[in-house]
Amino acid sequence: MRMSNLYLPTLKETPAEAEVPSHQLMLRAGLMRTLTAGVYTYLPLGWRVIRKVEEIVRQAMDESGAQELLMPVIHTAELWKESGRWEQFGPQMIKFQDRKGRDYCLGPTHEEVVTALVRGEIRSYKDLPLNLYQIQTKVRDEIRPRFGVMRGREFIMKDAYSFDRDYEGLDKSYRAMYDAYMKAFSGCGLEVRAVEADTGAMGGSESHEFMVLAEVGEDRIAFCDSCSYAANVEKAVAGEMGSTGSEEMKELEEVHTPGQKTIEEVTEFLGVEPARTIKSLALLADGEPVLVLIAGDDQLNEVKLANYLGANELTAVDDEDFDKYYHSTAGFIGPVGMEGVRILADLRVRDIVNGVTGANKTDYHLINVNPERDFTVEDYLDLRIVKDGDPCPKCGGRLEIKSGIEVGHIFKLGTRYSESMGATYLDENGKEQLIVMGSYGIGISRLVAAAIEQNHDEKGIIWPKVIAPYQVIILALGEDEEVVKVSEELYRELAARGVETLLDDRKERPGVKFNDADLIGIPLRITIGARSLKNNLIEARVRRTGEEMQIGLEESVERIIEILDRIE
RNA sequence: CGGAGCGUGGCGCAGUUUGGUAGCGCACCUGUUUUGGGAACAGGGGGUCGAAGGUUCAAAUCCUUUCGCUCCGACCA
Repeated sequence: MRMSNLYLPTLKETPAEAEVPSHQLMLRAGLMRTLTAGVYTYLPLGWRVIRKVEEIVRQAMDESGAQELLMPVIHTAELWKESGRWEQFGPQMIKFQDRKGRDYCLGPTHEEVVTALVRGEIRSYKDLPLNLYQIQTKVRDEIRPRFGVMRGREFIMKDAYSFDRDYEGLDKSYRAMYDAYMKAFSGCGLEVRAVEADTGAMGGSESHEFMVLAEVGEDRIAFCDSCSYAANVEKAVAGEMGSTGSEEMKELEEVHTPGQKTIEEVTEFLGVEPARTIKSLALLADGEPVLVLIAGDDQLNEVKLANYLGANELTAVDDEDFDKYYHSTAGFIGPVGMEGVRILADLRVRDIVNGVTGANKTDYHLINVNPERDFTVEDYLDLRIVKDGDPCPKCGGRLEIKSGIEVGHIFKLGTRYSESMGATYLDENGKEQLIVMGSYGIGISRLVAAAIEQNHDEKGIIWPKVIAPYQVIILALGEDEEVVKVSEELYRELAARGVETLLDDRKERPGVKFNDADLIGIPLRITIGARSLKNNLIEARVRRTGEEMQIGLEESVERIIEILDRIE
């Protein structure tokens, strides 16, 4: 492609709306433009990258035996009501009506549509297993779109759905997808780690996320430093923490703690360590009041709590509900004597001896509180967020917390959709059985952003060769006739050899060309200028390493292909 | 949904406190000179100051409403 003809509006300055490197660079390097928050146009260069990624993913999917199709963006409300997700996914969906007043939504995901498709066609066990996938734009009305294409309201996703006769088959399909995903991500030149994950709104049992480690990641992941354990903190559990010791229980006592409300204030005031305090959180789970107890130095894992309660939504209690349900006083709430609400506690709370809690009385706390002796709870369960340094649940090693960008997610759905939507087949005995499903997603557009987060410097993007929009950029410096001639020839010869090449034939000064080449991140830059051409030489520079080479004119095409072969 | 900040030419910003009829840098157009890391000079085009309403002789500036964008939060009662 000749850059004199390319629609490539690069920006010298960073647009004010962009905060993270990938967002800034995608705008600056002319990969995309914003229409509105979380909605973007991909420009020619950006679209090429998207297509490269799609192609790598497509190949991995096809190799795994999955088949590509394309489903609609417009979904009917009936379909989503069948699965029960019209309400559940609710506000995340863009809903609308046609002229006749019929309800629709724009597809945020396609479990409903595939299930409806397949239930009409699959009759026999002989039709299974089956894996169908598509690469398509998804629409979700995110609460808060951010970081450019990283969390958009419209994004390109590869989604696949597997259909099996039984759970054994599902295990196989799931494993095949897991392997295909690892292949796809490394095929894109990305470092990705698979971690155990919560299943969230999709439902189902087992689930893994594929994470690109990056500072700006929205997810936090716990890794063991000595074994392979890795899990999203939403899901991660710590190993045995050990109890606080074998201290004797002392007599319950009320102490005056004027104005000391937070854990920090109370521990300082009373001179006790936070681990010995019991933090009491008043919450509404789908409107039902719950008191949750966790150790003072821990944080509540809402996902674990919501899963246990089967609740859709957890909200903090407002003043009115606080008075109505808890009969306590803000800042001094505690489980002792609490009645009429469910009380749940984290496992660590059970081990607290002579702890501290609010006394349900303004400006008073209780000390020497002992679980079971002084209060009882409905259940003790794991409700905390794991912390850096916690013991690994598998091997006892140390857990480390890092940020990651979720670029892929696979789920064992089971019969969640086949059951609610009636997708069945007949087995060998002529008996009707539910199809067992799995669902598998890759965020194509997000993956591009993640790749940039992982591969950039202060000058711009450094594309992994496999997803670079072009492999080589030829900078023709100046309007010297010989320079133009040599550049054109090299450009044609590289193209003839199948090398995707940009020719910077714009009437720009050298500095502009150098800077744009760095910004758009083409892996190999070839500079042709009158100066070195006098000696029959051109110059090559590897974007990632900065390595520079002089190349003899005669052997240039071969040398360039050679260099390309060995860079990443 | 709560809090904070911001909307002024394509981009980045100043001007708003104290009302007087819009400015800087980049980009763009023309010409001349330049040409190996974002050129110099000269000339030029482009803005209903997010929108609507109000106050005023006069509004980018004050008041009201509204829309949009960004960030933080929506566990620690």
